[in-house]
Amino acid sequence: MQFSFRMPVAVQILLCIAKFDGVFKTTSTFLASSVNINPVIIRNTLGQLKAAGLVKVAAGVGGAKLTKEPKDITLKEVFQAVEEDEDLFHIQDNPNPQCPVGRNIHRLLGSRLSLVKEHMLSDFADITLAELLDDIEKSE
Amino acid sequence: MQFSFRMPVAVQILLCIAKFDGVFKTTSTFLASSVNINPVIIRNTLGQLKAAGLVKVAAGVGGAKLTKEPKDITLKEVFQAVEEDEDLFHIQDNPNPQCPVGRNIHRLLGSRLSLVKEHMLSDFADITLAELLDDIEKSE
DNA sequence: TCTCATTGTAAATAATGGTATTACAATGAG
DNA sequence: CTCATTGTAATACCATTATTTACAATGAGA
Repeated sequence: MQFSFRMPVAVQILLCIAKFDGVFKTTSTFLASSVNINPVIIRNTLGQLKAAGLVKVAAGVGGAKLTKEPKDITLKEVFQAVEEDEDLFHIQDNPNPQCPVGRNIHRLLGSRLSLVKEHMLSDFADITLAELLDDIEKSE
Repeated sequence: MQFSFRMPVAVQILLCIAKFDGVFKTTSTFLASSVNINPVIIRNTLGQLKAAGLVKVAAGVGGAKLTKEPKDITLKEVFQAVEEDEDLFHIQDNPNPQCPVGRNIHRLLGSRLSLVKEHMLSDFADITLAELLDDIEKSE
């Protein structure tokens, strides 16, 4: 069980937009060739990032730009842009209400697992695009 | 995107075994009626918990028992018993090696996301079965 | 205004994985 | 030996992800 590759793809898109800003026009086809994935998936993902206010996309002429500085974009925003806001775990819908365990399981696990997810999001909030870009520069 | 209900089901199974120990024989059918799920899923999950050393199952005669005290069983063990040990996110396999972003994306995200997963596991390690059982008692 | 590369989006398809269910041999206490 | 139960394989169904084709809408530049 693992998350889909939407978030990693979104991160790669944003890094490419930042890195090639002013050098290449970052069209969906251009971005697709970095990720090695179908351009339609890039366009859909860009749509989600646009809806989240992280990028501007030039319809018609093509290309995308960040709306903020890389230091102000965190993986938390990216994650929330491309993943649904739902519980980390699926808890069985209809446990037996006559069983003391069954009738309490949602309450028991719900809050504790929500907390785990919040921790995960705050971990993501500590990772910025700028940090990743720096890391790339260093390795060149 | 969310984890399957395997972990919540496993937790419910373990709680029932602990709670009804000595009172009812905790067969797969009995446990299935608490979770309201097919008994085969219970048997498969019990098999995973047994492989992880958390329970003993009496083949033939039926019923399951914990091998440790509830205070010594954490959700981390349960999670690892029923979920595969894999990365939290799926990163695209063949990014473009000619792109500075593409050829670094695995290195960039790999270690950072592993850390996030480790944090998640250590959150799970802080939740014990005993704590959940206490919580049930209080609400009775 | 026309052109044309590009975006936005729908639709069809394939692949994957989780969940549900049936079936039955193996188990082991009584 | 009996019988309820476990262990496990096989199958089917469904939801979601990922892939791909197709095409109307966009909008800068000629």
